Amino acid sequence: MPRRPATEEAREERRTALLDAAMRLWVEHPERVSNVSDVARAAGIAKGTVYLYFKSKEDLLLAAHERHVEAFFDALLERAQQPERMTLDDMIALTRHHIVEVPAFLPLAMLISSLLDKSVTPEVVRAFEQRKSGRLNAAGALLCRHFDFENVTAGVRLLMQSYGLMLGLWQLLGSACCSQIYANGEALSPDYLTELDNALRALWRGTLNSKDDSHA
Amino acid sequence: MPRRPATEEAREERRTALLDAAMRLWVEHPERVSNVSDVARAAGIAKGTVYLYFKSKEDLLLAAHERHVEAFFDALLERAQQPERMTLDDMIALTRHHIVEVPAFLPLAMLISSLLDKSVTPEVVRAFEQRKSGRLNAAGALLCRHFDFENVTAGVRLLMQSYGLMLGLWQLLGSACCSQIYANGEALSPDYLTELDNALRALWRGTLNSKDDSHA
Amino acid sequence: MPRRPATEEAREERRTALLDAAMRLWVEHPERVSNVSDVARAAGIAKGTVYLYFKSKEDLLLAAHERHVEAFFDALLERAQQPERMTLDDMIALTRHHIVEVPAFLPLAMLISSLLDKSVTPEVVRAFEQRKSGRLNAAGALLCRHFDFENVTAGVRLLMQSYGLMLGLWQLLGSACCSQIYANGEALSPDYLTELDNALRALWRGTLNSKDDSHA
Amino acid sequence: MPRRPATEEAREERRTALLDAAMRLWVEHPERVSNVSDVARAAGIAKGTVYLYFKSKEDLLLAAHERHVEAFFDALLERAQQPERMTLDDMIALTRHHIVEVPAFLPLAMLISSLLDKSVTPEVVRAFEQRKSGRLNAAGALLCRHFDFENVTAGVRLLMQSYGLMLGLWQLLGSACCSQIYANGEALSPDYLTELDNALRALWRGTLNSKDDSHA
DNA sequence: AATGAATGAGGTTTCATTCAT
DNA sequence: CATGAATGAAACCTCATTCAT
Repeated sequence: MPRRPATEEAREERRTALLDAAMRLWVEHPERVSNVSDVARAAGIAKGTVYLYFKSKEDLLLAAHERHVEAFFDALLERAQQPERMTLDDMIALTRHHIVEVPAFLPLAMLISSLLDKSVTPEVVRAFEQRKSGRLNAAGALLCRHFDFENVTAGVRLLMQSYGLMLGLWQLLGSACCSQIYANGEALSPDYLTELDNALRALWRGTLNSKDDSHA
Repeated sequence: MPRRPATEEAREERRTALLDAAMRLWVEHPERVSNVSDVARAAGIAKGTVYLYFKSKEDLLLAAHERHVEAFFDALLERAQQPERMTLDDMIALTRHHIVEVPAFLPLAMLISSLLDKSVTPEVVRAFEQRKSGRLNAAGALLCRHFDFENVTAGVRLLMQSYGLMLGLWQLLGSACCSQIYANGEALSPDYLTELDNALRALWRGTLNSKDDSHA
Repeated sequence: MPRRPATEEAREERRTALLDAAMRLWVEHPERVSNVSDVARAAGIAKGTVYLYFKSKEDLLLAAHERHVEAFFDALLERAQQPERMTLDDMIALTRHHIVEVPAFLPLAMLISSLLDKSVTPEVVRAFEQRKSGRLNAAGALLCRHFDFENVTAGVRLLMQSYGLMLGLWQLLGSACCSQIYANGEALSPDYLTELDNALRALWRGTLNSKDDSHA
Repeated sequence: MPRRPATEEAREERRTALLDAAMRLWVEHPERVSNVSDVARAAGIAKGTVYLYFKSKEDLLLAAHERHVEAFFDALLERAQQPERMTLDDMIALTRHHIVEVPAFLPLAMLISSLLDKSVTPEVVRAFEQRKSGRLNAAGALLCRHFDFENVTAGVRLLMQSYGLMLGLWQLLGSACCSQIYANGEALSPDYLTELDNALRALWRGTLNSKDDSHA
């Protein structure tokens, strides 16, 4: 472990190590949000050093969440830029792989939501929201290549709605089972996955067919 | 202030007063979750007294959330038991009135989700989930009278999915505006409402039409 | 359970029931001093009623301790008033039966000692000490009939010293084993008893022989 | 006040300062056990800092007690290692100096006894007891050089019994006067000292002479 | 006399953050 | 840059005691 990340690259490496450590601990102890001390130790650095890389604990958690979101959008953009037409199944698979099956994604997203209301300065929130909305719009626009949307906003909308569905259903179906899931070391609850599949299909069907309806 | 709520009714009144106070403080200070001491003061009773009515702070918040949920389901059941056929617009109006426009409903629901993973004993969580699922099933079954579902579970599913959509979209569209909204004392963000409307219609359309699709 | 102990006798009965309950709970939960609420419930009365019979929790514990002490002295006086000459073995047996084997006697005595320094008004302490010293002197005087003491204070001294030995050794040998003892439901630790036996014999030998020594 | 006790030595100094403060407060306010907050203030550090040095309040009190015990044994061992033969008077003087006249020794020992039954984990208790018994055995063995014991355990026994006598007699004779004594700022109660002297002499006489008795 | 709901002081402990080294 | 000891606010919860009924 280099003591002085002189370069920007080294700095980024440490940030990454901290986020990795935080998520690792989250998965290991889903019953509580790890404290800064534990995260630092797990990342192999001192507690005070954390504050050289993140303004606050909330800032760290928000960054971890944003990394999750970013990874999903990166995968989505990559896929959407390929020529072969995407299907709903492709979308669901992508979703499952980069959101549902990333252990801390949804519970962390839930916590972030509570966090944003308090403990975080409005500027930080706004910046975060703008980055997220930028990605959303880009991805939504690309989706139009693959699906027959009425207009360009429909892609953005569907993404947004799908994400919302994922998150909201997780509260109903994921949390109670959460502890069991982690305890058993198994994958995610089949019920949540089944229901999510169902819901996403209904939502997309409802959106994609509305065009046809209006034709009729 | 009566020193002894002799009757069970009086006891319930105090519980209610405490929950009211907690929600009032939530709305007044959305930037932080009030501590027990403040809630007690706002309700005009001593801190220790709170613990005669709720096992812990988390228990109180969970009860406040459950009261929200209960109020929605009560209204839904009442409407569903009336003979006149419900429309999707009725559903959306009901939803808007008892969920979206209840100030602390969605942010509290968000917090509860984080809370249930920790700080609350599994038994309490299970009991809460069972009551909620009981209400959900009852309401879902009644909905079949009004909509042409494929089968009885479709009603339950749609409710669940609708609730999920509401909650999840809230994170994307509600939270950032949340503080501004409360600060201005205005009504809810139009964007969240519009989008929710859109999303719910798509979801319901997708579910209700799937039957016809299979016919075709 | 009569609601109004009109007579002094009935009052005494309730006091007794409370002390019984307190000691029962002590034995059942040696790991903590029961709170007033539990004692009251175990005695079948309301919490507030306790304060009609004892000025405070400390007062109750002190009374329980004094009952222990009183029982021992009563037995000692009774035996000492019988004509047949007592032996050291008689004394040790008496001691064992009324002190060592009364489950809460020694730990409570230990607690009382801490209590008297604080939480109890000097008047109460003085009254308690005077009653105790009265019994001690009476018993000590009677012992002279049975043992060849140099003078009358020697009896009092020996009693006092013996009690001290019991209590002090208890701290060294009793407490660590205490939990195991209660946990196993067995009688007292053999080590404590053996050592106490040893110590008491040495003490008495040293006192009774000192007379002979001075003769020599 | 240095912010960082860099060395292990400095750390030990702070521990010592905390124990000193706790004992100082005990002596100044014998009517109550100081809370951690007061101890911290008296030591000139923050409340939270106490928990960097002691796991809990009980842990602190136990450490203070152990320091008392340690000081006595250290003095005893030092004396016992000198060539000149010890007398009973030497023992009594040592005892008086390091136990009886250390203001908080005996009342704290009394409290510890109550504490060990609760509020302290069995492991901590066991570790403490083992250290204490280690010192006791070492000291007891050394005593054989100076006194004509039947066997090596007699030394250990006598120490144990003497300590018990001190502690137990303290409850009878020390505690009632305790507050007055401290209040007056005078030395210890002469009665307790006289009686302890008496008792110790009888005990030792009884043990040391038993050998001769058996000879006769 | 009896009750038990209400009280609220009192205490412990945690932990995000700072800052002297 | 890195450290980690120190901080001290913040929060929770208990329970002996009171007192209106």
